[in-house]
Amino acid sequence: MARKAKTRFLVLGLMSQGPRTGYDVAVALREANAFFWHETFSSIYPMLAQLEREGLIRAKPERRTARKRRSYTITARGRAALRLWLAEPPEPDVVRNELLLKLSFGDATDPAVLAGHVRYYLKRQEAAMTRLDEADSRVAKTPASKEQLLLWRLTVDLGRRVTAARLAWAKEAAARLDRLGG
Amino acid sequence: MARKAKTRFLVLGLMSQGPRTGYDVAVALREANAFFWHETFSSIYPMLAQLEREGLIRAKPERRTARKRRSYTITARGRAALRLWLAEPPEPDVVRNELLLKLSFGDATDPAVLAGHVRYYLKRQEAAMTRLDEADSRVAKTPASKEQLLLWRLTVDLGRRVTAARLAWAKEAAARLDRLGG
DNA sequence: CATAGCATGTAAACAGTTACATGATTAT
DNA sequence: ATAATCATGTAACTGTTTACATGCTATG
Repeated sequence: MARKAKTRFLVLGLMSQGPRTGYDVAVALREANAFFWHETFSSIYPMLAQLEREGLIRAKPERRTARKRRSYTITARGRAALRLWLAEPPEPDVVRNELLLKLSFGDATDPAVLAGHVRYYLKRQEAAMTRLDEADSRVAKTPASKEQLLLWRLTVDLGRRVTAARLAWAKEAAARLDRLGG
Repeated sequence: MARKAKTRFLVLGLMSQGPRTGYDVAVALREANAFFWHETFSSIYPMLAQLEREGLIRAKPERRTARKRRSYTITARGRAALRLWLAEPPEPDVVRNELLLKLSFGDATDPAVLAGHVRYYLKRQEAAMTRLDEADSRVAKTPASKEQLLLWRLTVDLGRRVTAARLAWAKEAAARLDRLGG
């Protein structure tokens, strides 16, 4: 996927909220941000090194004793780069729904197989909804500016609405595929 | 994106519905399948060559005169490969919502900028809904088996529900961001 | 004292994109 | 004639993934 590199802005964005280690970024990716952004663990560290070379983030003056937990802070230039990116209109995201791809070619297989896929999808959406609820209550008790709070709420809200739509669809679709199978 | 290659199954799947040229595949990608699958034009032709080498598709015996429009047909082995893939549970899709990424870091910029992004998103969703309506009426007048018809309807239906959810969210989000800005 | 989680990285491979290139056919 | 669309490809690049590697720290 040779589009514009966005990993850098994920890192920069998180660091604009305070100093972070690579691990912090990875954890955020697993928890809070998981429902709208995916990145693999090992793509973080090379990016950290690169951003430091470019002067967009800076590692805190290391006390040599504790070799672990390299915490980075965003620089003024880093903040400027982030603002610039934030101002650009977001490009349409690359859409790839493997379930629908299989469904649309489903003629070549058994309806029961497809119903199974849909039920698996349903389960994942239920799990996603649970994580969204958790994210929501985390937001509720995080001290932050009025603006930041609204932004997080909006983010979670889109996740919820879309997940709810998928859930409703999956329930109906599974039932309809059952009827087709006999 | 070094996950399992799926372009091959897109091609194989479309060819399971009848002979297709590379261009046909590209057009399908632009029209019918655009709302759930993206692929660039030029990734099709190399895949065609590869699938032929692997014996999963076969170019129709070419009459040497008309050098253009190489039409391919799926082979028995191709059909088997497709069925195998269809039986595997779909992997969760990689999620990357750039709008939400910007929104969640929006603290570092002006609310009006974000409202603009949301309105742009709204417009894209409206356009998507129009295309889904078109896809729906195309499905309605395509002769196909009862099963195939249901599958296409289900596919479009998920697209619609999700798009509707996004639309509703975007309207509310834009209004809320306006209020924040002043 | 073992195991789970914390924490940081490197190297190779690859899927898919971007940019480039070419020519036929059809409609205005 | 001109433009748009049809139609097929190649080459280079690159962002991201996969797999590998290492060692500390807290807890039961």
